[in-house]
Amino acid sequence: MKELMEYVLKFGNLNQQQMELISGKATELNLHKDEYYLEAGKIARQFGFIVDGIARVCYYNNKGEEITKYFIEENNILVNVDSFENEVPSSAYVQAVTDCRIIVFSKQDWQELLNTIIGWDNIIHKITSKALLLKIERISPLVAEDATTRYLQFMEKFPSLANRIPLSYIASYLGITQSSLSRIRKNIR
Amino acid sequence: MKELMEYVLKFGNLNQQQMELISGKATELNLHKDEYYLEAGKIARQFGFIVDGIARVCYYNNKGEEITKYFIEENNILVNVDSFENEVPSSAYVQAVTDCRIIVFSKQDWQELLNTIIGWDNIIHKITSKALLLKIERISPLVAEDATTRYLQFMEKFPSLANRIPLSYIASYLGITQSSLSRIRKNIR
DNA sequence: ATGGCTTTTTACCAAATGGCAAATGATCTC
DNA sequence: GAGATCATTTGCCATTTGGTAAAAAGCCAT
Repeated sequence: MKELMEYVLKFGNLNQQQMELISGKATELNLHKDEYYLEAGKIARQFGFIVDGIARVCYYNNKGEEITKYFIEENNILVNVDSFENEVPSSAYVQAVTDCRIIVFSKQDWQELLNTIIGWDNIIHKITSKALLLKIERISPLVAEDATTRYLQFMEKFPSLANRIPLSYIASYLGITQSSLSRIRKNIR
Repeated sequence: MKELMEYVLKFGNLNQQQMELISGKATELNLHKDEYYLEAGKIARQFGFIVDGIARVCYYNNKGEEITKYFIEENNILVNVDSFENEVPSSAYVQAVTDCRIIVFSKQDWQELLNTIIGWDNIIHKITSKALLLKIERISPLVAEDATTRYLQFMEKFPSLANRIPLSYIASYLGITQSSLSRIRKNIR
């Protein structure tokens, strides 16, 4: 809980009472490696925050290939903004890459917080905007650079993630085949 | 102005007085093809909406190659959310691909609207979230698919844009060289 | 129409990546 | 520790893409 509060307070101020109100509505959810947090076709019913672990958002393209859109590591929000806010089916899966400890809020509790806490909507706006921007900043370079550069940049930015994520996921995130990634790794050493 | 109002009203309701307040603060900005709307290193001082034309967001990678992050066509907001809201320097250029007619609001006027119009912040939140999500949805497939597929998908989604944008820009958006794109086009016919 | 300019296509070859299958390595259970 | 299972590497060759420069096509002003 401490982690969530520290995170939230970077985006705005809350008094003790407000923080307790938020904590009171939080539920802890534990997912095992490979379990789904959200499945494609379903509507996101929860607003989440990863305290521990790594999740990924993935889907299948029309050739049946599994594509990893992005990874989400601890101390980040875990929510399909579009699905959660507009109650539309998710187009992607959200899956635990490692065991995950997640703090979740139900839609109803979330709405109550929005109605009760002055300024909460503003904080959440900043948080979700920031999260979406982060995703864009992470994906963009993947289009422009060649595979080796993409891998090196990934390793540079997320050294702590690399050894916790199967290579096949990293490859599908970088947009290359697993064997290509393996070859690239060999050539780097 | 009509275009902007129609766009805004899709995200929330406004009464006549509120709409007039907004219109009153709008300024029309015309950019010629190739002119910059925002330059890297500068802070975004305006919230914009493209009424006519196509813009692109681009930057230079460390090899000096020009990369097109995305295109923004008419009836979309044109704003570097991070730079505008947090007053930090933009990392990218925003350039007119064709002649553009843009409705802009100064930061100060924007703030006044936020302070005056109840619910405006909520509408803007929805609009910016939607715009960021759209960018992600557009970029993501570019990582996963091969060049031919990327081009075909681009043509399928934006048939009306393709013939208004130089091939070199499309290539730098798709993450391939111009000659590759030209070859791909030949092979498709 | 003409010459100058930019954009797009082509041709050539080198380098990178994909597809497939087998081999190796790692991990887990019994 | 043997076997089963899963993850990663490797080898082979086909295909795609990049890099470069020249040719062709398109566009514009005179």
